[in-house]
Amino acid sequence: MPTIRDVAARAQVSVATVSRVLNDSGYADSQTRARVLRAAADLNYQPNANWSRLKRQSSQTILFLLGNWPGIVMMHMRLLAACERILRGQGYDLVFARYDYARDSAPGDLTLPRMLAQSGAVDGVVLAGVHHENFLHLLDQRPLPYTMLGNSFSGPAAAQAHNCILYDDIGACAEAVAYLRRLGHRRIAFVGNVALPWFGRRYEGYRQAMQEAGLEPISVGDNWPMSGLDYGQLATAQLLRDGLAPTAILAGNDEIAAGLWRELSRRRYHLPHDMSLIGIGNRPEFGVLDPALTSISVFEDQLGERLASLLLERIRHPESAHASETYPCKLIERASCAPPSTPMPNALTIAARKKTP
Amino acid sequence: MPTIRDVAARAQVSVATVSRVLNDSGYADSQTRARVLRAAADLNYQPNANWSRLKRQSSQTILFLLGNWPGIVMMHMRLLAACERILRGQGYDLVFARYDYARDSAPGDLTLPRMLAQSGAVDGVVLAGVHHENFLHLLDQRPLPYTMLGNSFSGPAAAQAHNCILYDDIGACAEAVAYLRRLGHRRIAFVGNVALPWFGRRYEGYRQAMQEAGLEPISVGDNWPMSGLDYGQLATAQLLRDGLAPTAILAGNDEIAAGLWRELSRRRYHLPHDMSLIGIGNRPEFGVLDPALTSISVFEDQLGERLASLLLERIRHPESAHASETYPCKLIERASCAPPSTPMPNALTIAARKKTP
DNA sequence: CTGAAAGCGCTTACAG
DNA sequence: CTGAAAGCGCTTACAG
Repeated sequence: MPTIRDVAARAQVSVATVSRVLNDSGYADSQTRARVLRAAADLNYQPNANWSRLKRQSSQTILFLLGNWPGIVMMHMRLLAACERILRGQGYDLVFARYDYARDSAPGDLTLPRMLAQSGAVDGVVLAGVHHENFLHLLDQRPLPYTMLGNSFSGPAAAQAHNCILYDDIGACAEAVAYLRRLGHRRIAFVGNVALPWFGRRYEGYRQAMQEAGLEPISVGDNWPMSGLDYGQLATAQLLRDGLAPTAILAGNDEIAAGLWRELSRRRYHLPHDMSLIGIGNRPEFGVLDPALTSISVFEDQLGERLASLLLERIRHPESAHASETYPCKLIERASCAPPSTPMPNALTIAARKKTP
Repeated sequence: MPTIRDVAARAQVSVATVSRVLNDSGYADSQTRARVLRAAADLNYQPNANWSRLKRQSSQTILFLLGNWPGIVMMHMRLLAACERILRGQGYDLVFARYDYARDSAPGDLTLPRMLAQSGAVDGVVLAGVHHENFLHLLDQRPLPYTMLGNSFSGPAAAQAHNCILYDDIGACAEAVAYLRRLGHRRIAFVGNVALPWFGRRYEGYRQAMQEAGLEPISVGDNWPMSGLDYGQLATAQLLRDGLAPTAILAGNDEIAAGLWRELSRRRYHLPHDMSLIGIGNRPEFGVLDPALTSISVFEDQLGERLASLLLERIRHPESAHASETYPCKLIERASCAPPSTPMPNALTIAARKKTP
């Protein structure tokens, strides 16, 4: 790549003059100016990005760090895309990296991602996926601002007091329970592995709402070694076999809801009359479910945008501490919920349906 | 952030000595060495990333450029994740950026993404999404290696001779047609907007296979203003209303297949006997479809890995021109295809089913 | 074994 | 109006 020296040589001026012309700073004779511009164009000269990073002491780059997440989920992709949109508009680039680390390592034993092991590589970090206290501790020791999607942080709630963007899935689950109760349901189950932090939060919202209503929580499926569709399928079997007899199910996410939906359909349950079903996530890819799935939208696009814009605020005003912010979710009513049938369909009545062609 | 000067001052040595100790190059007295190490640790010193980028003339950064794609699809996320995995292993970082540009702008009128407008910001580019010739022309003028997922390139095939990774969706569509023919189908429809480059390629594979078999191509849905589920739904209506009477449908992607599946189910078609259905993409989120969707896997993870590794080869050996590489797809047989019923169910027989509860 | 100095590409006071 | 020089943070021959 040509450097400013090449341009200076070709235009037969000093590098200082080239710099002045190209940056429109200071005086320049119009002929000199023309020579410089032509030389720069001829050589297809582009200023070196790394110089300005070194000079400005700012890389104009943000790191999106997806922590401890083996697969890929749409939620993260949408957060990433939303961050990128905001940051690009503000002249920042976005680096995507994954980072897996043990939750129980001492902070000193953690091997930081390459971009964080150096200084000056990034101006700030957005934390998505699952993160643990040991890593946050390490981050806190550096003059590097970060923001975090708080819902899947595994540590104590106190660590979420600052820098976090949260969505109110706890409140949304309570709302879902209230909605199902208004429809007349009393036997409402929750399906999700509560050992995982985000399902744990959701279960908590559900449990509290049930308790306040004087209803008995029903839940299955801690620490099963699968997820998504298969998880939903196994949960269906368990809920029906164990005689728990729910008339409505709140699934920990849409994928589990889809698994429940598939298995219930196979067993000839007619939704929503034989069973009401609510998902969480409002994922468009599950629009294929019929009747359409009632689900809780968490508005990831806005969360991603806010993660980015809050980070930029912190970068620009490092002194001001930013309290965490919690955003509401919304129950999107579709067609998968209805009042419970009377009498409640049981295994026998359902089995009878299988006889008819 | 502390610099090497701060460390040198604290250890009471020159910056050269600090550099030698920290990089383990050259001799150093063990006491001096200890003083330097302690000073660096005390100050939590990290070398400045931008200096080494400037010095090495390499940013160790790759740009993943998602072109002209308004939404977010899993395919791109998987490609991105696969690239990141390979690149991280090789000491490179990955920047994610989107880039929308008009296909008919002159190359000179294009505003390049920030990272490409500067020199030295990235060492190479992976092109995903949709790209056009004008932009490639601009890229070709620079000493910046790139690789491209060729299937959604909108320009002439000749421009795909180098630097491209392709998946053989043309061959896969021909294979799908052959498979359906073996099952006994003759009226096989294709559903997808062939005006889009990737659907155009897939249609071409389908059309050729049909022609060679002496069968008449059946297709609907050019340039409808929607996509995915809704597209599949409208296509179903059109295929059935217009008396095209297919017994099998090859969908341009899994989402369209899901839309067809949903609408056919609503109309009381029993899959696979009333209609066989094949998708493209083999997306796990459509695992909820029952009977399970037969689909063509394009192995995005391998494509993403190869996009990254080929790019690294090009960076390391800039002189050698790399021919494009095409990778096979695979038809994953599940339960959505069967021999056509005899007699073929028509609108009347299907309508009769709706009468029975 | 250690320090002074040059240099990566560029900008910006400072002379002339 | 233009050039020589210092400096961003660091490494690496080159002296001593």
